[in-house]
Amino acid sequence: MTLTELRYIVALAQEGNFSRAAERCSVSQPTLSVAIARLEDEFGVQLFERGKGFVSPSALGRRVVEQAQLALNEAEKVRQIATVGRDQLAGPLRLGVIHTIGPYLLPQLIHSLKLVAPEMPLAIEETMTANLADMLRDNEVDVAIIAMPFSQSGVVTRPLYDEAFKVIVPRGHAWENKTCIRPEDVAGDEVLLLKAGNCFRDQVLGACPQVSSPETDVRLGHSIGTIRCMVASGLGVSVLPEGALGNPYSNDLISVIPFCPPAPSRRIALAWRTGFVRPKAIDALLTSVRALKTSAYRLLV
Amino acid sequence: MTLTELRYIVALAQEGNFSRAAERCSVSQPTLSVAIARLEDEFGVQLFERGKGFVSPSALGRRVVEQAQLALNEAEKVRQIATVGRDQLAGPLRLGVIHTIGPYLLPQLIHSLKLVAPEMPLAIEETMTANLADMLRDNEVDVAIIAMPFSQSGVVTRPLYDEAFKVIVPRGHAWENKTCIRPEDVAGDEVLLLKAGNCFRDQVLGACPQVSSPETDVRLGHSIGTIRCMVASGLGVSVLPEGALGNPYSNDLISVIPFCPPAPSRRIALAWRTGFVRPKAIDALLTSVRALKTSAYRLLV
DNA sequence: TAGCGGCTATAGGTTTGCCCTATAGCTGGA
DNA sequence: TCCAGCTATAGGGCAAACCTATAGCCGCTA
Repeated sequence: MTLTELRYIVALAQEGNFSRAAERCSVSQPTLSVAIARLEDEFGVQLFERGKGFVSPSALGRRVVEQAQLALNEAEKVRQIATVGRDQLAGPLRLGVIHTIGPYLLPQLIHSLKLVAPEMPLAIEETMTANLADMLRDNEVDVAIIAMPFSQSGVVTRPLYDEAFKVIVPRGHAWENKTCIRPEDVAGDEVLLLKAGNCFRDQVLGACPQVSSPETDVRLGHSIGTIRCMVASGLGVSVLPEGALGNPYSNDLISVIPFCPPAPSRRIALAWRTGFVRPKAIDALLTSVRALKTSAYRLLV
Repeated sequence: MTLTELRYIVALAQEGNFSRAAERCSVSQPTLSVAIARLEDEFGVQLFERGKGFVSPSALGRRVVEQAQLALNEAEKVRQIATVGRDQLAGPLRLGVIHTIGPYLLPQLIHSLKLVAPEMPLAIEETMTANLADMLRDNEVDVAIIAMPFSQSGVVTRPLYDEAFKVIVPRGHAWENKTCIRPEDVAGDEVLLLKAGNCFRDQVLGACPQVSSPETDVRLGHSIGTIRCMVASGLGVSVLPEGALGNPYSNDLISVIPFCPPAPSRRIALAWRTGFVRPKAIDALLTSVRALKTSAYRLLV
């Protein structure tokens, strides 16, 4: 039993005539004759009664033809679903993003993406790098925006932009008048860091080896936002990625000071499974990043 | 898109692995690989995401697979209907019968048929020969029991039995003491006949040419039953087929007298379209007739 | 009654396409 | 670096589906 054979018996029942049914199916009359005979043989039942000048389904054949029509309808729906949903830029894209990027990049990115792929909403998952790696592997997100280095088997990355690190100090701090700060000068337990697990914390520690990892929770921020507040309140100084400084660059209680060249930075990249079935969605994201109107990032796309 | 391909994608979605899916479908792994690729190409959509050590349907693929399962279910129902209904002796048989046979033959025949084909009820249509011929042609009945001669293109007949004609007279009639009656003696307008259109009427007129076809409705019976009553009431004499005499052969008010040899008779036959799809139902009817326990008919099967 | 036209079944040959085995290519783990 | 596990590709074999041509049947008509 094949879909073709089902189409044949439906056509034959409707036309009541082998020749016309064959024509409707765009095959020769013998082809249809043989196919019907084959199907009847397979079922062990005669579905059609051949008479003089007419062919009509038997009582059983009529029911078989009805069911065949239902089956054909369902099969056609398969094709419908497949071809209607063909647009890779339609339907939600599951995007993972790390905490230290999401709140600062996504508002602009979504705005820009709306122009490129208006039918592709983002289902956003904000978590830490290690989780995103697992979620990519387990097919829980489709794409992730992460900071390099990033390594996960079966996942490829593409750099989006480089983002310089900046020092923030409270108003009135001794460093406020410096034009730039050397990484090795950032030291001591006065430096506020993110909690363990955030990749940006590790990058800061890497860039400024003199920083002592604080022991007490008081000096650990849950997010960049809280760290900014803690700095503003005078608890200490910190290092932030440029994109997270906000616009306007600083507020009344904070001063931003660049690192002396070569300023430490991080590389932000897009990551997705190698086999991901919607490459055009990736392209759309890259295009959106390319369209970002900000001086905070040095674009790589 | 074929049913086989739909089976493949369902299996692949369930197994998450080409090799196991192929094994479940009893094909080689390359066969399944190629088939999936072919279907994806036909749809222009990638249904599955191939990753390291896993294969999982894309968001779209998942919906396609679900619908494919529905289509496969419907297709399987086609086979169910066809093969479950394979028994030719199951399901109603539409039987046409002429007025002058039905009431006398069917009670016995049905009893006998119940033993041969208990799952085959009869949908009985009782009418005149000409109508039965049309109904056979138009596929409104499957089989008919008629009196010969019977001719209809695309319809074959098979004799069932011969049935002698008998004369019935009211008690006290002058013929009551005769041992037999010659056909030519049955004459005049004393003879009661069926209304025009009944084949038995024509057969009586053929067998007894001296009978004058009565003009008035008074001498025309709607059925053999009414003619018997009219004879019993003394209105005249008549000729009946032997099977219609009832058992016991006569009642208090009627005497039955045979024709002198060679007695006229009629041949009863079974008729069906040459292409009729349930030959075993025909066989069952023939078997049932063969099993009739009555001396009224000279069986021919 | 012979011939013709409409219909379906059969025959014979060609091509398609499905399936197989063998193997390449890729990846992750030892 | 090799091996194991997986999927994709290549190439050949074969069944099945298709085509054209034609037989066979029936009814109609000249």
